Amino acid sequence: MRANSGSGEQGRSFTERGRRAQIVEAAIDTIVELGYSRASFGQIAKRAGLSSTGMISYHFRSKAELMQQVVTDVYAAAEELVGERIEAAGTARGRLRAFIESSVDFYRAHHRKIRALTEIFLNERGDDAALPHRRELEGLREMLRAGQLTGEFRDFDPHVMAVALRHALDGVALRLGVEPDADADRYARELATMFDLATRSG
Amino acid sequence: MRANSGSGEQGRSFTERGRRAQIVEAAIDTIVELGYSRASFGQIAKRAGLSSTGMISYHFRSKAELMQQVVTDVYAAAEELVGERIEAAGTARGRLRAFIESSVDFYRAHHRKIRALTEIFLNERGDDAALPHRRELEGLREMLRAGQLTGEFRDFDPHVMAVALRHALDGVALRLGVEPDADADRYARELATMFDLATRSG
Amino acid sequence: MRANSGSGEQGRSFTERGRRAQIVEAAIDTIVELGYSRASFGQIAKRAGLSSTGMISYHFRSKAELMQQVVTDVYAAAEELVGERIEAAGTARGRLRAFIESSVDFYRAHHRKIRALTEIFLNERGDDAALPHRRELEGLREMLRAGQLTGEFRDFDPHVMAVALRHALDGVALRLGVEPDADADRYARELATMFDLATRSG
Amino acid sequence: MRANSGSGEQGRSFTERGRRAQIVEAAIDTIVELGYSRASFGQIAKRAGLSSTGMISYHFRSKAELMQQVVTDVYAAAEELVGERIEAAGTARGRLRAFIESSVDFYRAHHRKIRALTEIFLNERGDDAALPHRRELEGLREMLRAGQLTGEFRDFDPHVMAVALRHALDGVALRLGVEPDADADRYARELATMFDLATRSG
DNA sequence: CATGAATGAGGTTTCATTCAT
DNA sequence: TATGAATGAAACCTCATTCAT
Repeated sequence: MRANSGSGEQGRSFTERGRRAQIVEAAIDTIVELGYSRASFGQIAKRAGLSSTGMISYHFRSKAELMQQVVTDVYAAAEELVGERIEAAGTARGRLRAFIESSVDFYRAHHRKIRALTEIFLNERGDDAALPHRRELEGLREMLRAGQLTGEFRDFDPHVMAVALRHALDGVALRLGVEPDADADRYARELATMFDLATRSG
Repeated sequence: MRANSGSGEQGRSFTERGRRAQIVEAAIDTIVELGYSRASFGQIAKRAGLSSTGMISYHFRSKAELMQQVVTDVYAAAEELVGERIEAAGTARGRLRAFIESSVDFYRAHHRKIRALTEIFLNERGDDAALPHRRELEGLREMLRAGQLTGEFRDFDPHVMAVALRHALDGVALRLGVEPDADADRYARELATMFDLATRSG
Repeated sequence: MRANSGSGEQGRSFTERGRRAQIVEAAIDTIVELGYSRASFGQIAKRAGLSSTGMISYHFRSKAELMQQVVTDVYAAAEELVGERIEAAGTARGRLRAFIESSVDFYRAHHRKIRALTEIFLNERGDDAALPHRRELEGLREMLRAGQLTGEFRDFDPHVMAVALRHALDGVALRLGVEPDADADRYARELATMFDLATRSG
Repeated sequence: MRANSGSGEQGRSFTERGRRAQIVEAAIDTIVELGYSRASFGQIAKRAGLSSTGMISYHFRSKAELMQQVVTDVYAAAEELVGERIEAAGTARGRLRAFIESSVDFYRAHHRKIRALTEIFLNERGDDAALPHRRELEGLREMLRAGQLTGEFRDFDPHVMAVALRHALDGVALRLGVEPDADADRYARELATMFDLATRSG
């Protein structure tokens, strides 16, 4: 029999959730270390301390489901941190700055997760996997447009700006992974200033 | 006897160079269409109109060498176009704008190549593949620093700005691939304005 | 401690026998639905309402033992019905007709069991599984030979006739499974007439 | 690349056809020896003298295609022999006898093929595989019905008779496989007489 | 130069079976 | 008894690469 009956994490035993989380972590490690195309079950199992790849198939219906779970987990962790800090800000400029700074904060602690995410998005061509990415882009666009309506932001194209910001942040995540002792605060400060200058009106 | 003895393109016969170029083009098509992890020799050969994968192995020492050649070819094409237009500009601000606009111009015609490049960078972990990417980043950083020395640019961190610009442009390339009728000029204009505002002094 | 120590059904607790019967039924369902080669413990457990394949291994020493039990159970059920009606007939011709008609009667109600049986015979090559099949063929042969001794049957080869009858009946069972609204009585009547014509003397 | 491009045998090289035939033969051997459910690529490769299962995948797109080819090959061989002899007969009774005798003749030489066929039909549930089997049954039915129209045959149910004959013959094939020194001619003679008695009018 | 056959490693997945709880 | 986690073998299949022709 198998444990991978449903698709969410509810309705799973304690041990089951633990194992799944452990495998998801190992998958992230593997993707970061070897790249998506070389992230085989064998490599993931090795990093998870499992004695066979059958164990992964036991806990996940397929490789796609495992990758989907990686995406879900990373987004859940990120939104928890970033969402709070955006809502705490009073102005559109403040929200933009909060978004950038909290994102970089998240990357500082979790750049491995972001790196893995990027690879999955690029490699999984189905729209299912890219959906959260697209949703985030839409949220960003809305935030920028709102600032334009209040007059805080100048009249730029919100879509282009959102794309630029989103990928600039991706680049930071990538850098934080590649540069061992990069100063995350510096990245946060500089990016915040930069997009503030690029967006503000007047 | 095999044709894949050296590593550069010199010292190869005319037909040999032709075959290699044809395979490189097919590799780009395949990566864009299926993703790096599914870009097998079989798929590449099919797109190159070859009836045997042995042909690819005959012309390239290994898969890694083929990917390296893709990177080399794409960079050669890009630098030819972009380099010229940067040198034509008189000021640092002008050079920045020229860089952005000519990059987008290049992406408009060649977003498939850029997309393939991105995938290869993410998947080929060896420093060999990432080298041109790093060199380009350095060039960008120098351009920005030069503008700061002349006082045209404000006192930002050149490295962070270079990373942000580089990845914002990657994002544009990706978008031009995903959005069928995206307006490349709009992207160019908006990005140029945006980075002008973010960098200029005063 | 395990429950699958012996091989027969005696010396087992009431619940134990119940569970085994339930699993045997589920195995039959599975074989009929998916075919022998896809009848895995997982599928059988699902149809038995069990949440673990371990349960099957607990009650049966091995998959072979489970299949053996299916064969035993089906034969026990069939002989009970068929045996009675044969003995009730007074002549050899009557016994032959009774055998055919009661067999079809049995198939009408239990063609799933017969179908499962056929698949097991074909796939389990050990002589153990084929033994009851061989015994039945011998019984049939004896019945035919007896009719020849009394002069009711003509001088055919009893073995060939037994084989033909046995497999013709198998074919009926298979048909009753495949044709949703097949008329079992028609099959019984036709076959009885047919073998009567083929066997009777004069 | 791979050789298994089309689905028929035309357009294949000489060597290719040879290898495919060799693998088909090995598949038949394996099915007869181990049963369909244990006829893995590994076992087939071993019997074909191939050093790896990859070879089979190279020549056949999938296991299903290999099994389909077995069915096709066996039917082609059988129809060649049986078809001729049926057409040579002048009466319906003659055609029936010719069908039975030539079938048994074919089984004598090729009972392994027939045995394999039966297993594939039972295990491959898709209608694709069972199609030739159904077509043959229809042909048989037509032959019997034609005899009824000319008055040579009595008024039996052609479908039931066809099923009985078809499976009686299957049984013979199975017997010829199991009984090493079975007398095929005896089977042919007895069956022909038996079905003659069962079908003829008056 | 080009082909297609061959190889063998490695990919994901399914499976029967064992075992701790 | 029953469960579900774990195991490891074996399944089918794809792949890069080599080689004879």
